[in-house]
Amino acid sequence: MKKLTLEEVAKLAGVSRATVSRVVNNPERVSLKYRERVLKVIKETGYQPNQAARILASQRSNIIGLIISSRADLIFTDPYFAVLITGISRACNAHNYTLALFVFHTQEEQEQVYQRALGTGLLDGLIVTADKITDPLIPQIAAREIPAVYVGRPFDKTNTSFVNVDNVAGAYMAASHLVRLGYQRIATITGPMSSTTSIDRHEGYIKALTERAHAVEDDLIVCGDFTRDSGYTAMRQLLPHKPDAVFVATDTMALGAIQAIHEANLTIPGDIAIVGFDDLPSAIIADPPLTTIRQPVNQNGRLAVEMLIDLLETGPDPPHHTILPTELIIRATCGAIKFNSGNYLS
Amino acid sequence: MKKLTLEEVAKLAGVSRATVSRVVNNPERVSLKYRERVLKVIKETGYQPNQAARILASQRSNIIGLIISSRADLIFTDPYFAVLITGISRACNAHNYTLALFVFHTQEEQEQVYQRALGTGLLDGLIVTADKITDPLIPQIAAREIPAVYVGRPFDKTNTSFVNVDNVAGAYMAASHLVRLGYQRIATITGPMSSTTSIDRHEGYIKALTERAHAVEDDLIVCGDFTRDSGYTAMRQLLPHKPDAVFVATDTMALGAIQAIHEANLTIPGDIAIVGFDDLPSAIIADPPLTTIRQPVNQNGRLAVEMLIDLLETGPDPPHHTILPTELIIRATCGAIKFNSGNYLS
DNA sequence: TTGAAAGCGCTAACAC
DNA sequence: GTGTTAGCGCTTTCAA
Repeated sequence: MKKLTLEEVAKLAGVSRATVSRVVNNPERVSLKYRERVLKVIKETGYQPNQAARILASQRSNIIGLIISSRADLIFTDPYFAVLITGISRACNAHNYTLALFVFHTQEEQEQVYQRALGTGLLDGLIVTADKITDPLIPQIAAREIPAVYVGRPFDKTNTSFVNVDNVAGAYMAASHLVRLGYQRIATITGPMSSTTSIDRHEGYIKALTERAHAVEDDLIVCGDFTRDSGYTAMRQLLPHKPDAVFVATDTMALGAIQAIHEANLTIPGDIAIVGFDDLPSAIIADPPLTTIRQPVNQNGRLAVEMLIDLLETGPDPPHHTILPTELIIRATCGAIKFNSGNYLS
Repeated sequence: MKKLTLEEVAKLAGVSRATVSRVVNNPERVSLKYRERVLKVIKETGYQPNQAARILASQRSNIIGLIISSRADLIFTDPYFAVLITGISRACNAHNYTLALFVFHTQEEQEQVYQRALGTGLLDGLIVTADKITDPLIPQIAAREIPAVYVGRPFDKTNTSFVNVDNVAGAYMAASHLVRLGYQRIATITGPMSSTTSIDRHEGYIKALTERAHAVEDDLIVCGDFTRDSGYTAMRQLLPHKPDAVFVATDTMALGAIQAIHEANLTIPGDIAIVGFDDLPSAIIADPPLTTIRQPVNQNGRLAVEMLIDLLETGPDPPHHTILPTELIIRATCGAIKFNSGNYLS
């Protein structure tokens, strides 16, 4: 099947190139007679417009790039990203956009991947997961004036559009929940402190404790790196300090923490209560099912796409921000059940 | 920062457009003197070639599409895809290709997504995960003569290039292992029988049993749909028939099966032994750690990319095929350990 | 080595 | 409503 051009279709249909173009793009602007004639030729010949030519002429591609700026092993291991990508992908489909995926797996790849993603003339815009405080990507994107939406709060909010969840409030909710349940030694496992997400969740934890006149003990705060393994390691570090409850900054790390607790022959929540953050699918099948802070990851992905499309249509100013709320999901790891009679929840 | 064109860079450097183009694409073909002069201008102005124009003129985009033709909820839930995408992504980076992701989440989206993926002039080629026996995608891709590599054996192998693992041999290995360990009532939980992968793994199971003069009982064969939940349900269906071992066609389903066994207050492998298939990261953290058949998913992804690039360079004939071997990974769920003294493994 | 010029296939402003 | 025409910005022969 030979590849036809607009020109040839036009010739076959006995009309001009422009008419064929209109039939393809704005059928309603062509008389029924010509429209049908052209459509017939298109159907018969299997004509397909060349997308590169289209992009070049129209200066619009309907392609958006997703740059995931994190350790690549995490990306496809932590279900968080899976859920996020699902949301983004769905929204792209809904708005007839194609999604290009930019991930780097080693430091050497980084620059090269960035160059492809930041190149001119192909992508309409970018969605970027960059909550690192020193990410070199943000200034580059700004300098090239590429329409972009960030997922997660960038460290420097200036002139950037982003979607985020209220991490401070979510963490505050988690820690407050533990405080109200009567726990005394409430620890936390944080993410890396180079991430604004980690910073915000840590802040919420501190806020809840101090507000309730709980002492903040340095020994009860341990850093992880968002991996399950780091949750495991962090929990083992915590155990000698006898916490009776832990707020773990992500569900994925919480799963590792749970394993460490089990291995120490302690019970959950009897000996140590746990509250996670994210409410990923794995939270519900954890053993015991994980009490956690639900954040609307999927919806965040969708909103990022819609915000970007809006930016594309209305220009970059003013920058858009959306902060979604979180929700406490009580399951079995926090021990709320044992306080069930007349507790503060009712 | 205004967007420059080749033309303007040429003017600034006092050379022709062609020379600038050469500096960008084949620097070695330009005299040192001009090359440096042009590079200086490029650096100073931040010139970036327009990718759409480049694609149009060169008829090559260095973009490949990945079409995932499966239930979308699965795609980002089953770690199998995560691992596969990782392999593909890495290989794309290594060869300087950009990856476009095509996934549909509802049936209505399917046709539209396909049209974007199969459109002309943008993608150099496709990688397709299509092991469904009736997938309409394969004939469409063939008709349009789009270079493509399939991951997983297509039902009709004619003229298609693909990478696959030896599913029959892997399943045979799994079931034989259980037979040799002395289990008598060896069940299987298969994937949907519309998938060649499921068909092949089922075949390997049957082959192992019949070769060893084990009866194949219909009641001991239950279909799942690759989800964890379906593994759970299938196992519950199996329990009344008192299997003493189960070969589960995927690790993800095996996790569900394990949960069902636990809930029935049976032990693994004491009451029921399990062998999975895939060796995903979750296999090792399962409780107990899962004996399984390792398939090189990551490598499969890489090979698919490399095969496609090869196809792009050398043309579609003859079709390429790669069948990778699998490997039995013995952990705790098969009970091999209790036979440890002088068993067949030694 | 370098430059001139002819496309690549389409969109969109404009004129009819 | 339709056709004409001028680009979109680059690659790539072909001569020089």
